[in-house]
Amino acid sequence: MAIPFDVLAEPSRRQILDLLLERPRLVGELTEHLGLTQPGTSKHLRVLREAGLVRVRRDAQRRWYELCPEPLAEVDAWLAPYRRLWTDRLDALERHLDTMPELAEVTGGPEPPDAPDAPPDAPPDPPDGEAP
Amino acid sequence: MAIPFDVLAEPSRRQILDLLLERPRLVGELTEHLGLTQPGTSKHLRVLREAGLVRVRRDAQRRWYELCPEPLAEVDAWLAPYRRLWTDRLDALERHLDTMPELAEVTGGPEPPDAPDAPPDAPPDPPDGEAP
DNA sequence: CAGCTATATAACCGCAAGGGCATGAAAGCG
DNA sequence: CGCTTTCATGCCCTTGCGGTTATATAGCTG
Repeated sequence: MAIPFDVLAEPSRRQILDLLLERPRLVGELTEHLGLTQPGTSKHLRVLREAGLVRVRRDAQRRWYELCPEPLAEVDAWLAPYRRLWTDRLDALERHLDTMPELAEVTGGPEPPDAPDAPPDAPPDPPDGEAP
Repeated sequence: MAIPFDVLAEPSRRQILDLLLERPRLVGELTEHLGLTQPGTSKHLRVLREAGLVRVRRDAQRRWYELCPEPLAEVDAWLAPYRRLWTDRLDALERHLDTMPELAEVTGGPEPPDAPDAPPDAPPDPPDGEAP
């Protein structure tokens, strides 16, 4: 449990980050929003802290937790090559619809073009994909 | 185990997606690259399939797995508001360094500005953040 | 048909993560 | 000083996941 991917797998932790996106928060405040016990919240905060996703500011007994978004850049970096793919498809669809607006009826999705690169044995084009 | 966040938490599954990013692949091929057993690979592929991240094409006994990047858009959407944050900071840093290049020495990171919004009790500015 | 190849499924196991309770620690307040 | 507030830690328990082995299924090949 160290890289942001694991951290983000937890809905409560994503929610914490979403809450901290607005403003710094106290543990009690977060606990209230999350609907779990205070130790539970503290545990998640510990994970977030160790992942470098949050920062603590002490104020007497209270702890102000604030966001540290930098580690998310790693996720964003991993996502980058994939982002091209679906934006390309959406752009193509948009252009297509823009070209012929009288046929603006979309049934399924645009059929992806065949594999650009040739694997050891070229994948053929069977009639159906999956029919249990 | 349904939304892409959980799926991406697994290194092997990210690796599968990375491999499928180049071209469609057979299960055996993926198994080889992953360094785990064939049933293990099939299990991960099942998860990816149910998450809508991959698609199967049958060719006799073989199965060509190909990428389906669309569900990743959800991750990207969640990430969007955070992306602004770190790009803003980096931009600010760049501008700063660009303004005074003779002081181009970075020690830690740029000190984040104080909380923009005022919580119920305004978080003060204690001398130190955390010193165990 | 038998036999081989390629993949999926089932059954099982170990381990770690999430959640709760009880407690400890730090710091204000009467 | 004790009491209260605010949070962190230490156990305990349960669940689910990732991994492996063994078996079933589908389809080619001889």
